[in-house]
Amino acid sequence: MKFKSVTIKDIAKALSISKSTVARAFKDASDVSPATKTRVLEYAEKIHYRPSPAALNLKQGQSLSIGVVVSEVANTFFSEAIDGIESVAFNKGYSVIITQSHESHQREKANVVELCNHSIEGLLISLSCLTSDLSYLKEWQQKGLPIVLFDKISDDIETHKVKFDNYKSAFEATEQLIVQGYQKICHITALPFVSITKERLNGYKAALEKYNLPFKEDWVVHCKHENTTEEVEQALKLLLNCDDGPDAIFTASERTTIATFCLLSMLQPHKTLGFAGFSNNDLFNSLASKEIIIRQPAYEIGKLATELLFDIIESDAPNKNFETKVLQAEVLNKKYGNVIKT
Amino acid sequence: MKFKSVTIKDIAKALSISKSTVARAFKDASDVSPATKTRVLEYAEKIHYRPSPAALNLKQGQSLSIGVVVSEVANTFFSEAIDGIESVAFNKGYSVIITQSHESHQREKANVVELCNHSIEGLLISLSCLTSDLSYLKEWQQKGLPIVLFDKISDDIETHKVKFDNYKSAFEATEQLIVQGYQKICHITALPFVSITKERLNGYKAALEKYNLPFKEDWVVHCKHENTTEEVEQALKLLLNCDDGPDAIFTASERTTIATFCLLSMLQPHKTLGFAGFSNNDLFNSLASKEIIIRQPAYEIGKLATELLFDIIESDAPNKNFETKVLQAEVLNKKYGNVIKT
DNA sequence: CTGAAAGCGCTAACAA
DNA sequence: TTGTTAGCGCTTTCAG
Repeated sequence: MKFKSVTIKDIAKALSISKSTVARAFKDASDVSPATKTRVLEYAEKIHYRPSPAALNLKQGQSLSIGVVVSEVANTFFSEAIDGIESVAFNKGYSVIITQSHESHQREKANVVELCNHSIEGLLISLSCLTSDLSYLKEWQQKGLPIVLFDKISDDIETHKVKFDNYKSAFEATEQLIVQGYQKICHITALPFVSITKERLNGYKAALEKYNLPFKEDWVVHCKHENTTEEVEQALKLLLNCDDGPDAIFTASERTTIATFCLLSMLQPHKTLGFAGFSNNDLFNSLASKEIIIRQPAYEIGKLATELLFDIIESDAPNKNFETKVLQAEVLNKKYGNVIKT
Repeated sequence: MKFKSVTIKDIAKALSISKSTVARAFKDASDVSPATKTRVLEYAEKIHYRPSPAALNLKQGQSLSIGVVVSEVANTFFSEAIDGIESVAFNKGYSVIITQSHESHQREKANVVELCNHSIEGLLISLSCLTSDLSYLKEWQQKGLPIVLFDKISDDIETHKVKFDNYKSAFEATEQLIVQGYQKICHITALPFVSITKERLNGYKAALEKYNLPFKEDWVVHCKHENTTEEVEQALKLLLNCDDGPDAIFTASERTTIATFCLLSMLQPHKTLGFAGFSNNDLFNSLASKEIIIRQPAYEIGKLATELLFDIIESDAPNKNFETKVLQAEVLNKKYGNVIKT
């Protein structure tokens, strides 16, 4: 199946003029006679001429597309972020190529290679939890690829970054559980290598400390990506069945929040555990109960990251003034009926 | 900011051999001396040579990318579908360019143009609710673009299509409400132009008919895309406050389901309205109540549609045996604790 | 085994 | 106002 298209050559031949005249007719430069211009345009319309993107791309060295790497599209947070990314890119006339790392470092690297093989002009990436070695990204950057990190970022590379104030959000969520009267709060989170896990854990610890509550290593559960539900289930069974188990749970990622919440409603439908968690799932808005939900403005982070990316793409001088923007999340606490902008 | 890359020319010059020899070294053809081949490969590795995608594209006429148009990425159904799409494409070494129509016909068309300007080799599209004129798609198809329609499809174009059995799912959901004892079921749905709305409405009607319940035109609410929540709110207030209002609600799209569900829990937290709706939101799994949720295997539809697309892309003869695959949804009914494969 | 040359579709000097 | 030419990076005959 071939996509055999008409070229300026065909038009030139049909109209017995030269290729360059045809080319000129398409730019509304003044150096073409109105007559030939009309002829070309009309004929082009008639035979459905489209300039070859590949040729343009080769000639002008720009592809009008940017690449995105996220762990999972089917994660409310990322799909909202992609919405924000797409909105900015669309306005610039750019297309967005989406890839998923599924939290695998190998896949992440492979995605970046593939994206570069599609001549992207810039890269937006949220690192996988397992990525600690950023040298591959630095290589691309040295070759001139503009890169912006968002959400899951790293200090090991110098470029624009956008993140949330994870520490603060985690602190506040934990604090609110404490204010609600919970004293024994456990923490279910993702693998500890990446920025956001650490920051949230620190926020949690700091809140405990502020209220002189003990920090128990056993009450921090790190879940791998693949079997989140199974791991959460095992952990919950262990935690909830022991004598001095926790009276509240604080979950630190979309996946663990959903998994924990669903499991809790099955395992302990009548027990009134305290619950706080990070999630962008809209349905939480309807649960008129005491859950504390941290909602991160994902659309905004996508939008902002993309704007920063275009700053790099459109600047001619190699930028050196990189900045790290920090966005604030919303903590929804139904019990007090308020939305706290943290 | 330019992405100045090394070319075979650079390698050729550095090694004092010709471009063509360099090119040959990269294909493991037998017509290069092992010695030069090694030299080339090693030097290429050293200076981080990457073949120019644009040139390849121009020369070989393939871009290794496919385009996708959905209404909204930030819709669980579509983000899961994209996951399925990406999984197939990734295995084929293809990239996926995602665009959103936001249920606008204009935007949909613009997206297709932009995608074709990025030399996609195939198109996956779920039509916007406002699309009735498919002539623009047919033009692209005639120019050789392989197209597969999924989810929101149309009879007006001949190509592979994948859809859900919307009629059946809607019928069963309505029937289950009736079996639960509800007699006055209203229907909140999207705009009526597109396939799925009609089919679901028909399924709803058929179920009412089977049980000799009257169909009331007033109880069918069509919501536009932009202000779903506002429209649902207005409709609900009207419906629920009249004397002989409905005792159950059946919602026919992800957006209306979420909006209705959230609003209900605010407006009438204690009233026990029956509820059935289409949604892929995982949180519904945890709501141990009587809601009937229709979950469509979105990952599968994305996967299948992409496989069909590659069938067209990879076939040399212009295919004429187009087929329309129909997938079945799951109806989750917590009341009976079962999952009915419809 | 290797080099020279043409060409993919288009743009952009440079001539005419 | 138009045509000619060269070239973007790569592949691929066709000669050597």
